[in-house]
Amino acid sequence: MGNLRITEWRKLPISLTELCINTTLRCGQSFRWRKSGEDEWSCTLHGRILSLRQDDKFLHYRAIFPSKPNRLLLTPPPSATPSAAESPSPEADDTLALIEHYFNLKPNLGQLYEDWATADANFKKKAPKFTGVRILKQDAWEALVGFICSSNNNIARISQMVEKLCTNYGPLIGHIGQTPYHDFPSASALTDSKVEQHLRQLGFGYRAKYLYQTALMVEEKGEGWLDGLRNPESPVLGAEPCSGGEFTDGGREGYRTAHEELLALQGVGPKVADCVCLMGLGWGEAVPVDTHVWQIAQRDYKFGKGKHSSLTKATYDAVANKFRSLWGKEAGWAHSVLFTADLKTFSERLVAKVEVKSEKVEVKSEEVEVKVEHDDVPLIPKIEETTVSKELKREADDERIARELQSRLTKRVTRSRAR
DNA sequence: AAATACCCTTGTCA
DNA sequence: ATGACAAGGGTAT
Repeated sequence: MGNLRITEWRKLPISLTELCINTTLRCGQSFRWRKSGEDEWSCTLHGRILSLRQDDKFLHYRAIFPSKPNRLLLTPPPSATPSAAESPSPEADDTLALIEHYFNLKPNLGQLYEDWATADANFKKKAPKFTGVRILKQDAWEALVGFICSSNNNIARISQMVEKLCTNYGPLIGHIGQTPYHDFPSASALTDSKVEQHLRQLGFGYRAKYLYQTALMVEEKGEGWLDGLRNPESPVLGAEPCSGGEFTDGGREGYRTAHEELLALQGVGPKVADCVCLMGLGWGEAVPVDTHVWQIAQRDYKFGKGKHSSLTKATYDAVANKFRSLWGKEAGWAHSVLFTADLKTFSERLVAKVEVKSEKVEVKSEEVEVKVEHDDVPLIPKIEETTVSKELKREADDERIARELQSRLTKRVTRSRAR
């Protein structure tokens, strides 16, 4: 193993309103990113370990390649010329292209937020604290598996499950410190008849069967079936985009076809199908309506009465259509911003709750004697001077303080248990 | 269309 | 400390 090629840190100029990885990587789109250091995120991607840091002006990145790149893992674009493969260090440019693709950096996010805010007063009110949320262009198979795991589940456990899938069935790419990084397993890696029972053993519950059977079906449908459902405007890395068709409130024809085809898979209902369409297949109008979005629809968009009093299939479609008519072709993207704003993980950004938390903590903090390192401080406080308004700066401080106190509490609890 | 079971982990509350 | 209980980005029958 030990023989790895590590590129130096490089940087890409980008503002936090155009991309905020601290939000985007934690809002339940991808379940594989992990903290690999102070303000550093890492994940295996396209046959390498990609590490990221971000400040107010740059996204910093580096890649760690296996010494002998596993050709099976790298699926080069059709346009890649074999002769270029041996040039001195092609990985740098390759990694930049990978980042631009994966983080979907082409659209002007500031402009999109403006468009959505103009169309919708509720978006205008909620979005300012959740800027920089981008819809990732994830691998479709990975998205499919991740969201099959998501049913009746929470983000923490989904992430654990995906990690188990990688360590048990995915190829090892390398380590950061002692931590192994495996790539995501292919469908064919999950088609062995022992997989279902093994996954149950690993704590997947009833999703074990879904994953096994879906892997069988995807393999049977053949290589390229899943990517064949992509939005042609959003092709796989390296291919040329072309038109995706005409948009209506029901979505484009290609989207509806993809959605319908996905429903044939085990463990895939309308919500999971929409997640795959949006985050794995590039259909921006896919609006996954889950319990959170259903609550948002009731609270802020007058659903929950009369004909649409419960979340039936008909109500599901009505909610999704409503958001598509409101936000347009990238409705799923706008939906993700509001979804993120509603996640408990980020509730500390809402001032009222920070105050409650601080009070609660202060009572007990008298008996806290543990000094802690700032191991979980978000990036925002560091960059506040140049980019954020005073109001936001105060909130960022509140956030940091709340987290710090909470962190102390956690350590105290751990400690008293150890006695 | 509506009702239930399904796996399992974590947090809350007597 | 311990157990009941609900909820967590739903789906299948």
